[in-house]
Amino acid sequence: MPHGKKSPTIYDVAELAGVSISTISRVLNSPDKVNVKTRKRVMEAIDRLGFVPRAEARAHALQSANRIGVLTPFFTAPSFVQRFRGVASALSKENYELVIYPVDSVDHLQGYISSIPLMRTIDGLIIMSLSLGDQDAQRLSNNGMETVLIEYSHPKLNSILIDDEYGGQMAAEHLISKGHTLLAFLGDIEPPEKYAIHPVKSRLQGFKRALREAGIPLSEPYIRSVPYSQEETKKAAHELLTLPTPPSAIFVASDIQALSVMKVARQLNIRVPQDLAIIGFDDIDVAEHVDLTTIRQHLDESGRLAAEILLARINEPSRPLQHINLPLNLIERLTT
Amino acid sequence: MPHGKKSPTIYDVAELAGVSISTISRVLNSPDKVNVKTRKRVMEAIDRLGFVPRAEARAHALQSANRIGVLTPFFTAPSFVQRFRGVASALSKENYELVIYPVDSVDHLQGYISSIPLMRTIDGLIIMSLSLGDQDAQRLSNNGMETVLIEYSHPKLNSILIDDEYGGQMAAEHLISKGHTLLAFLGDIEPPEKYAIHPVKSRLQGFKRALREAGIPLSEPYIRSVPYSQEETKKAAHELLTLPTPPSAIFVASDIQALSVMKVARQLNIRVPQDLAIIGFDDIDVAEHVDLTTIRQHLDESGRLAAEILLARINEPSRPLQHINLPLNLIERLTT
DNA sequence: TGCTAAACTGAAAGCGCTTTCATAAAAATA
DNA sequence: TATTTTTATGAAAGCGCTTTCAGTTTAGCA
Repeated sequence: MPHGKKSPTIYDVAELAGVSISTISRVLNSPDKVNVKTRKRVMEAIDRLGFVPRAEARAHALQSANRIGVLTPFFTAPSFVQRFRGVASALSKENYELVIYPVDSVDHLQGYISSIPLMRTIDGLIIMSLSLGDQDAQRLSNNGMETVLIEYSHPKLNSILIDDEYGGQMAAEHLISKGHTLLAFLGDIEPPEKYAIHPVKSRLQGFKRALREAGIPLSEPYIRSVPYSQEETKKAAHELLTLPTPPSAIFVASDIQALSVMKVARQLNIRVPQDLAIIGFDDIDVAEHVDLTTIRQHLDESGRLAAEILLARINEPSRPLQHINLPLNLIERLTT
Repeated sequence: MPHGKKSPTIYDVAELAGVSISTISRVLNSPDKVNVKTRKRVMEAIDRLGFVPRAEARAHALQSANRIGVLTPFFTAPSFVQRFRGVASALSKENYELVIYPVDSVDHLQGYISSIPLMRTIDGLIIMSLSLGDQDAQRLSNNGMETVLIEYSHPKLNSILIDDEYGGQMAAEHLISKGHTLLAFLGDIEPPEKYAIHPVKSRLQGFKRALREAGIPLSEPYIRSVPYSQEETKKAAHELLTLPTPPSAIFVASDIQALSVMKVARQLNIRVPQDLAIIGFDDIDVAEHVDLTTIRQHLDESGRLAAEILLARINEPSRPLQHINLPLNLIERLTT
């Protein structure tokens, strides 16, 4: 229905219906407070003009935007995407918009953190896998910006964590139970970005500890710290697998890197799992496609939970903070 | 810096600096229009109070939100994610927020389309892989909502397309050049959702035509239409590969499904590419990890381009509409 | 020094909606 | 029928910022 000029405002509707704007606003927001006949007349006017309230105006008056934000690095990495899926699914029931703030530098992060809570452009914030200074956390909390942290925690904010160290232990125990004695580890232990978190380090610790307790050595050459880049991962995997005495099993601290390791093994004609067992971490979607054994960390669930907690707190700010610990599961497939 | 009450407004700053709010607004929006000394004083007041303009108020006054929206189905499917990546990368340079509207039903789509342009909560819209009624397209256009369509087109809106039919042809030609004569096709030809588009059908057409021209038959049992679900895809793949005379090559119309086919082949101990050649479509990230031969459709690029066109039009609405056709490339890896 | 042009600044209107408060009308009660 | 409640509505005050317009300074120049 092409119509020439500007879109109608609440004033136009009021005029057409012969009532005041207050009444229009009421039929929109609390219909039961207006007389049935008037309501009907107003509805007709609304339909006739195709009126839709301008969201910004509403947000301005209401001081709330029905919008929640997600602050995240690498927002297109599979594991992050799956968390998003969880967030989106929780949000789709309610009437919230989802806005994404991709973070790819400390400045970015700082900028967002310092302005977002004051701009009030969103009602709540989910921060994924980003380390947050105490100052910043305080700021969010003080400014009343409801926030939930994933993979990080702070006493003043909600958080959802997993036990990375235990995950590493699970990987070790699984490999040990399969009879392996010469193991290796590959993962991004030290992300160069200052704003990133270090869950991988914990996974390695758990892995090491379990091995130690089982009396199985894990010497330096068998521990490789590699950034997520496919190139570097493949290079490191190659070096590891062409060692004089190559490991018989590898714990790769992220599925995405495990894929690279599998690829290198294929290139080297190393059979998986006969010659080499591989266990990943995350259980991203493709893990199943390629039959990768891995530690599942319920990514979708973490996102959904984060959104739910957020909505709950937004609607009822007096609720207590929540600090949730999500379980991990070993998903055994064909690579071990 | 914990501070008790509400966050400061432009009025507070004005008072502290001893000037009018107009001046505050000016130092924020057109600093050169205000005297250096005043500006300095204002900046100090701003810093002292930690003032940040409320985004909604600004948007309300400005009638523009510096925010662009993306309407998309399956927004966590790898191919969509990669397009997002492109969009985000283009947006990160400018100061635009990215809001996502996941569509999982016709109602959803209709609701968004009819209200978004009037709510004016965003300055521009990217619609991915969704078919748009003429009415709706007109509405967007008439209401002055800048829009770019991906994988669909309408004369009144910008669009970015690929030549799916040619893609199918490329796949056929590649397989033929490898000496295959008994081919098969697997893909989601008829998406059940009314709002979805049917690029896969075109891919099949191109595939068929190329085979016909080469004098190679493709009979019904070798053409399987299957929804994206992993379960169903695997089932269909299994049937195809256990046919009395199984095909020696398959064109799978999406990489994600190709992964499933690869998995089934593995389960059946069918060697790829010796016993079975597989070629996918899309070239999603994992395709490289698993060495899948495929037709690349430049997903990242399509997203980036869409965002760039959008921004260009937003800044200069008089620019002509653009209808872009993105090229396709054969990426030969190890599955053919 | 006197006059005109340029540079600054403030008052006020506007952006479109929500909501409180007071009033008028209708319903309920005496 | 007169009086008290209840219900329905409108007027008007915000929400916090941008921008036009006019007025005031300051600078430029003769």
